[in-house]
Parts: sequence; structure tokens; C-alpha cells
Amino acid sequence: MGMFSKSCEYALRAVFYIASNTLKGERVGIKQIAENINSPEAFLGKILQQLTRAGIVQSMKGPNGGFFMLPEQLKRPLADVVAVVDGNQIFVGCGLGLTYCSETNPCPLHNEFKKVRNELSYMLHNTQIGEFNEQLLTGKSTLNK
Amino acid sequence: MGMFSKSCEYALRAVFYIASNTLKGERVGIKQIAENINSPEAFLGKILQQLTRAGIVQSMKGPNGGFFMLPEQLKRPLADVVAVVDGNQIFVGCGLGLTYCSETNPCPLHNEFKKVRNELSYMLHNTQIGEFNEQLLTGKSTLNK
DNA sequence: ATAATAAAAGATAAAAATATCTTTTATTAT
DNA sequence: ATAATAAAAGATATTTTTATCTTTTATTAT
Repeated sequence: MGMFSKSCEYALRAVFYIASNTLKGERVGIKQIAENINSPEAFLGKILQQLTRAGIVQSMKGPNGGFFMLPEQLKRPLADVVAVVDGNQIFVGCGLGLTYCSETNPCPLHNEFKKVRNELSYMLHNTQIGEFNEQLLTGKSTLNK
Repeated sequence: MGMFSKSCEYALRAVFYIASNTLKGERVGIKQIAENINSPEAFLGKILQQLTRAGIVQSMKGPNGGFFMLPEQLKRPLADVVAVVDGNQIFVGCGLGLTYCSETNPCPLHNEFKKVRNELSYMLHNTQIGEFNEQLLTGKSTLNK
């Protein structure tokens, strides 16, 4: 597997898609999202539930319902999405999976790994969900396959 | 989960342990390794099988048998261990899990993610398994819990 | 040769992650 | 009010990962 769980990959793709459609003033349904980010529909539904509960996205039931985002939600960092779905181990955890690894009781890889982890953490905390809206709408970047 | 699978965490801890014991001129058995890196014994056995087949470590059956490493194996990069256990997706894969993501068909996060991935890749390719032997033997770093 | 040791190999089990299906609830339009 | 729509919630299924148990094979010491 990659850096994130499959659920988290779907989550990130979904919020990017919802964000860019929000910019167009449109709500999007699970089916439409699933098609456009290439994810299993029902499974995505579960993930969107989590994201809604966590306040990452908004949802509305019924006709013309669907998912969308508030202006302040568009500005939230990717780290929030990752934390909701995968937890924060990726930001703080030991590379070798040692529970008691720390500055004072380090694993062999502690310092080397810290650099990488901090780089990832910095990137995720300083990148906003809505930051890619234009490039997504103009087709300069993709979310499918 | 963290950056690596649990199997891979065990694998890295195991090779560090085997390496440091090789420096002491000692072969170590599965039981001893498992105790010292805090992993389930039988499961570790399976992982060590993989590492042996892949030529990351050496093994000998029978009395006084166990695992050890050759001088050239001590110099191999951590990337080799990771590749054997987790594959190379972590070095080359798209952060959002997109199969066709590339320079010419990038996902939104492509450039941001590439930096992090390259940092991790560089670290793993430029760190040798045997590099931590002294600090492990002197107790300056730990592999347990 | 025989017994003891330790890894290899194979089979099975448990847990977690991923995926699907069904029912319920909220919202809208008629 | 009623029907239609779409997410929420709950239940179940499948797959993958993690873990354990048993049998076999190789090696050593007696």
C-alpha cells in the first residue's frame, strides 16, 4: 500500500472533487463523485459520512441534495482529512512502529525518519483542500484512475 | 497505520537486530529476535523466510543455527528491505492512489507529494542496514516496544 | 546412526480493511 | 399529504493483513 490507506485516498480525491464543484456552485451526489474519482460508490458513502460528521464537508439529503463545502471548509488543510480517516499516527508515529520511541528513547531510525515525517506533515498542514480547484476545473490535473 | 506495513516494521527491526548481532559474531534464532524486537514469533518467522529468500539475510538450520548477515549484506540499503516486504509502491506510487498519475497526467497533489516521496526514497536508499550497529550495541537506540 | 536443534514450508485462524446491500431518515417538488 | 430523491445508518460479505499451529527438512553433536 502507499502512504495513506485506500479509504484515505478516496477521501482526498472526494474532497478535491467536492471542492472544485462547490466553486462552480454545485452540489454533487455520491454516485457522481464515485464516478469521477473512480471509487466504489457504497464504500465512498461511508467515507463521506465520516467526513460530514467531522465537519470536513457539508451534506444535504433529498432532491437537489448532495455534498458541498463552505468557504471556510475549502481552506482547511489536507491534514484534517487525513487525520479523520487514518488518524494521526502518520504525523507522530515511529517509523518502526515502536510505541515508546521518542527523543530520549529513540529507535535507530528516529532522526532520519523524523525529517521525512515532518516534511509530509508540513506539506499536509500547509496545503488547503480548495487550492487545486482551478487546475481541476481546467483539466490540468485529474482525479480519475 | 504508519508509513510501512506492520510486517515491514518487524522486518526492519529484525534486520537491525540481526546486523548488530552479526557484528558481535553471533547468529540469532527466531525466538531471540522476536523477544528483542517485540514481535510475534511465528509471524516473524514468515517474514524472515522472505528476507532470506531475497538474500537480505542468511540463515542456517540446526543447532547453533540462526540468522546472520554477510559483510556485503550489512551495507545494503533499507530500501531493499522495504521493497521485499511492502513492494515499491511507496517509492513510486501516487499519493492519491491513482494508477495513471504521472508528470504528463498529474493528480492535484503530484508535485507536493513527489517531494515527500523522494525525501523518503532518498533516505531509505542512502541508509545502510548495518549503520546503526554501534548505537544498538551500546544501548543508545532501541528496538523494543 | 540417533537425537536434538532450528529454520522452512504448509495449513489454518483471527483481525482489520475494503466493499456491498438493505432499511431508515430528511428534504424537495408535486 | 404524497411521491421522489438522496444521504445516513445498519447489517452483511469479501479480501487482505496479521497471527498461530503443525509438519518437514537441514544441520550439528553425541
